[in-house]
Parts: sequence; structure tokens; C-alpha cells
Amino acid sequence: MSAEEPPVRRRRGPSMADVARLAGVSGQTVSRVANERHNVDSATRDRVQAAMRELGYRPNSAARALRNGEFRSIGVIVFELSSFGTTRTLDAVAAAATISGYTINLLPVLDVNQRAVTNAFSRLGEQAVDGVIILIEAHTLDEAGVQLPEGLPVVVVDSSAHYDYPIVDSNQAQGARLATEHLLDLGHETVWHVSGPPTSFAADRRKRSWELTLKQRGREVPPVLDGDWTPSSGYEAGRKLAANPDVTAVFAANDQMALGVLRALHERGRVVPDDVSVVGFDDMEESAHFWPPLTTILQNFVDVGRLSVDALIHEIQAGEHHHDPVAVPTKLVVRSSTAPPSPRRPTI
Amino acid sequence: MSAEEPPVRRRRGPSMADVARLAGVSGQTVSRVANERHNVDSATRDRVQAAMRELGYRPNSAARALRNGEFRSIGVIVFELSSFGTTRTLDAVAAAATISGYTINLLPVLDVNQRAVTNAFSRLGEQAVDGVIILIEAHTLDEAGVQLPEGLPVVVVDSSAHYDYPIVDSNQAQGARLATEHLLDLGHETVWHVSGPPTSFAADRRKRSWELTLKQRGREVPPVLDGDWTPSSGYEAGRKLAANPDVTAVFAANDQMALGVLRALHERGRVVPDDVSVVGFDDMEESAHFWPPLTTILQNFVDVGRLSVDALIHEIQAGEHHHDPVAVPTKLVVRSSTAPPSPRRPTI
DNA sequence: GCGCCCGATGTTGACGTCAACATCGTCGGC
DNA sequence: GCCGACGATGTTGACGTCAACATCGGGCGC
Repeated sequence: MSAEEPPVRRRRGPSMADVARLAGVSGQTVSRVANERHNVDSATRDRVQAAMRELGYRPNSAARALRNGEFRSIGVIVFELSSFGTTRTLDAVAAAATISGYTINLLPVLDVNQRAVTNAFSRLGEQAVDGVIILIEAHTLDEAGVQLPEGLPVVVVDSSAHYDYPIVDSNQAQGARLATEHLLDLGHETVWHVSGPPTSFAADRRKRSWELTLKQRGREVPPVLDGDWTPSSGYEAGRKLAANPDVTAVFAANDQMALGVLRALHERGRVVPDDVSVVGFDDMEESAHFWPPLTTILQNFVDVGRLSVDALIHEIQAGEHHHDPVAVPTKLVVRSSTAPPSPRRPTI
Repeated sequence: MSAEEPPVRRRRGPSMADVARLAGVSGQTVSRVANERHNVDSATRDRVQAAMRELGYRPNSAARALRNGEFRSIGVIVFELSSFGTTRTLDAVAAAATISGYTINLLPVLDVNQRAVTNAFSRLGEQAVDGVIILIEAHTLDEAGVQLPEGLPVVVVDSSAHYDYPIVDSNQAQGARLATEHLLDLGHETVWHVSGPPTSFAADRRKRSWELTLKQRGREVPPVLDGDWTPSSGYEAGRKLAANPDVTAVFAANDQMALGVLRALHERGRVVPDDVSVVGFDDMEESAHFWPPLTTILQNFVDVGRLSVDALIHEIQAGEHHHDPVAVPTKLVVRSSTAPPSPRRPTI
């Protein structure tokens, strides 16, 4: 076993000691300047800063982390960034973390199978993070029977409440209610639903809230069409809906599926919104330019991201966490894909 | 200034020394087990592993990084994840890095103004990364006059070639040529173009390649309509195009703008593809379900991400870099938004 | 004018890991 | 049966930083 490793090329930069030597001070003084302590003589400070500049000194964050026992970094566990909501949330999380002086460590789960998830979480313990934000749909965690490293602050972005971690999410139930009520208020008899995948708590919340709203209004609850967030699944569902003349109003659990529904309706020659009204969920940037522009539920991803980070940092720094889930309100955005049902509706 | 800091709560886990004590061995043996060296007696190994499990031991990555002089982490500089291409590339980069045993450090640039970009890059030097992948449009860097920390391996994902860094990108010129030729081959006299923002090299490449293709075929080059990647800008451009009866073929520099163009054409009652053909660029998941489904150029983001990571890791480990830009080929995906021009076209 | 206080600076050691070297015991060859 | 080799394990120190403590020199109060 004489596997000869080539001598690792060390690209280490100058250290505090180098700066100290050049500036003619002790390392500790350099440290004080680097950390902007006020108890340094201004002449000394200038000298040290000049030396830093000359050598291109950068503090070594590993040494700092080792010394201070904190990384000032937040891990974010994600599964594919394809999902619109996840991406937007990640974006907001990254911005909020940066503003708070934390760095983001992306921990992608490459596959949803149990091995991959478990593997991702076992890597987690070794990562240089002070806390973790989980952006994966929580059912996936359940199925994988994953155990998080103990003592690591965690915030879950999801609608599930049966975790012993702080939870932040959009108020899915309120959003779905807004969507359903909007259609009923327009005069539709009932509302059909294209749901998200069963692995998603958010999808489950939206579906249940849609159902509850219909029941509370004494309306018939049509069978659910199962989707999986993708436009294709929306299209498949849409083909069934388009073939059914009873359908006048559809609530799709996200905008992408709504897009698929729209396409299916167009193909069948059913006019939106004259024959069928469609509502989505998310308000992605594209939705305003769908044909027709989509009525949908706007999620405030910026708030979700910021609140997640705030909750996590609080947990990290204070060592305690709130258990009350945070529900960020959503808003109905009315566009042209919804209208009152056509009066000339044939009922046999 | 008596800002009393509360004693920082240390959540440090057990260290090698703790494991060593419990297992009755030296720290070095624990280290050997943790690093899967082969020269450890299997009985000893079992004992150490049991101790690790019992204590919930996790190697401290800061100490490891300090000791080894490397972080096994890659920084990725991004500006907003809103852009489809950036997100997809980031996803692929994250996956590739994980597979290669590297972690991803997200370094978001919060604003495109010079201060923000410069600031982001000055933070960079302190980050715990061995190298950096830049996912920002390079013009932005130029304008900000940013200087990267010396000696830090860098890979740029862009089409610009005047950087002293390895460059990986989709072959924008080839893609734009495919799009333009597809429309010409269908029989269209010429092709109109809705471009991306001037800050983007990719947009510039696509525009120039479109123009070159037209010229090579001896076609008239219509005035460019400037967009900025957003569906709204595509819609604005689309309204002008829709009002011009000469327009029979449009190449939008991305799918989102193509969506806006489609909407504008629908509003004006111009039928796609009968009256006007439209081609996009990116092949986002939604495009297959636009109305009508969009003919577009598929970018292989997975390859772009993987090749970027490979190039960077090579640079990190070998200390040298290739200067030849890597251009990942694109593919034409034909759907229903393109067709031969309508024969009954009025020419006055 | 003496001592005390305070601000500026220096010295020491520890954070957790691992390479290099040291040690110890066993096994095989002659 | 002796010696050298080799495998298993232990010891030491250094990576870069910073808190805690030590030191040193003035200025100020009485």
C-alpha cells in the first residue's frame, strides 16, 4: 500500500503572525485590528492595516471557527431546486442569512430514496454549520426515518406540525380557502381540485382546506385529481377535466399544474374563463403571462425565508426555540383566468 | 461601552479525545478510524466505532480544515435565483460538488450595484472555500471593477472569453443558430429577435449569432427588440411585434420572454403558429405546456454544472487551469409554436 | 510627588485534528 | 534462537485565532 500521495499544494495565505511581523506588533494586536476593537492606537491600527493590505491578509475562517466554536454558517437542506417555491424560499433565506452575517451551506439531497436522505443527514453532522433549515417536504423525512444530529438547531419550512422543531411556512389553508371562495363567490356550483403529491404536507393542507371550504358552503366535493406539482401532471388532470362538461371551476395546487390544465382546456376547445375558470397557487413570475393570465394565490416567500432565518438564529444564539408554527399569510391575485360561470350552461 | 455579552453558549460536541478516552485508545487511533485508514486492528476499530456511536461523535470540520489547509467547500456566487438558468445550473453544481465530496457555500450578491458586488467579493476572501464558481453575468463584474482574491481558484459560467479564468457555458451561438435556422428552414423570410439584457454576455452571443445566421443566408436583419429576460419584457416586445403584420417568425432569447410574446400575440388575435411562429431558449419545464407548446433550445445545465465543478476541482487540486472555454452543445426541441408561414400572406 | 487607574500592547495557551515520528511486540528467515 | 521487518498503536507539535491574563507607561487626584 504505497499509494504515493502527491504533496498537497498548500495555498495558504499569510497569517496574523506574518502581518504582525511586518507591522512590528504582536499577533494579538493584529487580531484586535481585524476584529475592529476600539482599544488600538490609531497610528498602530493604520500600520497594521497597511501591512494587511500589503500582504493581502485574510482571516482564516477555519481557525476562527475552531477558536470561537461557531461557524456563522447555516445549512440548508434541499431536494432539487426545480420546485419554484423551494427556489424562491432558498433565495430569500440566502439573502436574510447574508444580512445577518451568516453564510449558506447548501446540502443537497440527491435522491429521495431513504439511503440518499439518510446519507445527506449523516453528512450534516460533519458540516461546518451552526444550524439547519430544512426545505424538504417533511413526509420525505418521515419515510426515511431520519434522525437529525442532537443539539443542532433546526427550523423546518413546511406545514407539518408534528416536529419538535420550529416551523415556518405560508398559510396554506388560508390560501386554498381564498382560491376556493373566490370561485364560489363568482357563482360556480363547486370547484374541482388538482392536488400536489401526497408526500407534501403543503399539498395536503391545500387539499383539505379546499374540501373544508366546499363543505362549509354546503357544496358537493368532486373527486380529487392527483398531481405531483409538474405541468405534465396538471396537463393529465386537465385532460380529464376538459372532457367533463360539468367542470366550470378548477383550483390547481400550484401554478405549474394550472398551466398544464390551461393547455388541456385549450386543446379541447374549452374557453378560459368563459367555459372554465382556473386558479393556481404560488404566483410565479410567469403566471401573469399565461394565456389567459392566471388568477392565483401569492405566497410571500421573502417573509418565509426571513422568518426562518430569524427563528434559526434565535435558536442558535439563545439556545431556545419557539414552538408555535409561523404561518405567513397569502394573497389572492385576480387575473383573467376566472370569471362567473357562463349562463348558457347546458344541464341536459 | 459596557455592552455585556452573554457567555456564548457552546454547543460543542464530543471531541476525538473524548472518544479516545472512552475506547481506551489514543486520539490518533480514533483519527485513523474516522479516516478509514486500514492499519487499525479490527477489534480496536469496533471498539472505537462503538465509542463514537455512544457519544455521537462528529469530526469537527473547522479543526480538520485548519489542520489540512483545505475546506472541501466551493463558493458559488449568485445574484438572485430568480433566473431559470442560474437556478438549474446551481442545482447541477450542487449535485456535482456533493458527489465529489465538496460542500456548496452560497454567496449571494444582494444587489447589482457596485457596492454590493464589491462587498460580496471582499467577503469572499474570508469565506471557508477552496475555490469559487461565478454564476453572475460577467458584465456585472466588469462594471463593478471587482478584483477577486489572488490565488483563489475560480471558474466562470458565462460566455465571455476575456477573463483569465476557465469558462464553462452552453454554446449560446450554436443554440441561437439552431433557432434561427429552424425558422428559416420552415420558409420564413426573416426572423425577429427579442433579446436579453445588454448586461448579459449570453444574451449578446445569442443576438449576434441570430444576426450572423440571417446575414449568412442573405436575409434582412430586422431591428432588435430589447428585453431583460422577464416575461413582462417579452410581453412588451410582443405587443410591438403583434402590431406588425410583417412579422411571421420570432426568436426570443429565453422561454420566459417567449411566453410574454405568446400572450401579446394571443391578445392581438394573431394565431401561433399559423400567423406567427415563436421560438424560445432554455427549455424550461413549463415550455412544453405553454399555449401552444413552445419550440425552444434545450440547454444541458447538468453538463454545465458538472463541467464547472470538475474544472474547479482540477484547478484546486492540480493548481493549474485550462484556458480553453468549454462550450456545452444545445439542442433544438420542436413543438407546436413553429410552422411554415401561412401561404395566404397579404403583401399589399 | 505618590500611588492608582486606565489604555495600549504583549504573552500564553487551548480550540480539535492529523502528519510525522517513536515505540513496542510479534513473526519469519536463516 | 537471533535479528530485522513490519504492523499496531502512542506521543508530539503545529495549523491560525483570540480570550484571558500580564505588563508597561502616563496622567490625574489629592
